[in-house]
Amino acid sequence: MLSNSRVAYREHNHLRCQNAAMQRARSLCEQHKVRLTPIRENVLRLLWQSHRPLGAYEIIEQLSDAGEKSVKPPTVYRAIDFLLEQGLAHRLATLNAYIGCPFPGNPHRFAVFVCQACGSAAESSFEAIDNAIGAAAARADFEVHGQAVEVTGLCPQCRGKADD
Amino acid sequence: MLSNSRVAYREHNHLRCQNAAMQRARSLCEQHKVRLTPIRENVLRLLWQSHRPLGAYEIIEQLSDAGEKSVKPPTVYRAIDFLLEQGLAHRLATLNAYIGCPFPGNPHRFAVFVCQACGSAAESSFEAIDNAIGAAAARADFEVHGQAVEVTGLCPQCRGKADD
DNA sequence: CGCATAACGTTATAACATTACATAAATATG
DNA sequence: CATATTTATGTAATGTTATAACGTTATGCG
Ligand SMILES: [Zn+2]
Ligand SMILES: [Zn+2]
Ligand SMILES: [Zn+2]
Ligand SMILES: [Zn+2]
Repeated sequence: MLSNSRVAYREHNHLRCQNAAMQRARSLCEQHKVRLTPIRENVLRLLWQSHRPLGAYEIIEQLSDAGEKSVKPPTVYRAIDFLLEQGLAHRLATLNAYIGCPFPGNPHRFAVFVCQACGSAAESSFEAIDNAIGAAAARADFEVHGQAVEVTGLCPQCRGKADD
Repeated sequence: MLSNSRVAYREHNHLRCQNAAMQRARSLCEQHKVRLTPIRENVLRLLWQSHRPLGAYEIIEQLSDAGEKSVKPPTVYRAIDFLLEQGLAHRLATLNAYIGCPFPGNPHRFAVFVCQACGSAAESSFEAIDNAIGAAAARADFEVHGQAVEVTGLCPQCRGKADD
């Protein structure tokens, strides 16, 4: 079981998260002989600016603000597609948003836990979830190809604050 | 564990599914003292025309074709919102589509299994999945409010056909 | 270099969903 | 029953997310 929930919801030196993610990305792209171009790298860095999932148009806006010329949707969507293909990012269907994967390189199914209060998301690859889904699928004689498990609720930090 | 996977992927007398669903809906709405207006009823019936999730604009199109005047998005989205609130339908975030709930009235978490080949979706409320999610959440000290579990793959029928 | 492929730029548009405000129907209240 | 209130619907416009189509530039290779 891999999870970044210990760190994602807490105060922490996030620059380390970001730098480590960028380092892993460079390394994996080299390994896979694919190009982590400046655009792709910039998008990934934005996804890692925090543990909050980012919408495509937020990325477009931030990239446009950063550079001189306005960035168009296809540019960003292509970068996102690349990151998704390489397993460097995930798409959260319930939010129409994207998040950097903390465990790229380890092919994994995952569940994501999104805090409704602070917006932070942690990823967990907990085998028991996959196994339970597999068991339910087996009963239905269904062959699983992919899964999306997205949980909303309150993270420990936010739960402490407003405990109504 | 409730599931409609036995029937959803197979040839069956679907009219019975539809009629039963409409009957349950009428009964539940009466019970909850809310109004199953003609628009709402028509939308629900369309969702139950098969076990394939339907997009909002497919509903709009079908309703427009059926009546004389064209139906506008808010009309359908309002009906959908009503059905979601009453637990008569579910939204599938990965598909931007909606499906009639086979087990309304029983408050339940659920997973949905969508066949990539034929598009049919079955719903399963398998406690083991919820328990596993609960366990993962507990480890992260996360308080679960809602969950979306959407699985893609091949149903028994379609698996038999193209077994590559 | 000359070619092939991959990446990017640009315009337009598709697909999904909501806001805002006017009207009508249903229900409650005296 | 009249009328006030609430609930539901009609309508136009717009917001949000994502992709299609096509041309250009950059990169890698023989
Ligand atoms: Zn961090
Ligand atoms: Zn939080
Ligand atoms: Zn059926
Ligand atoms: Zn199928």
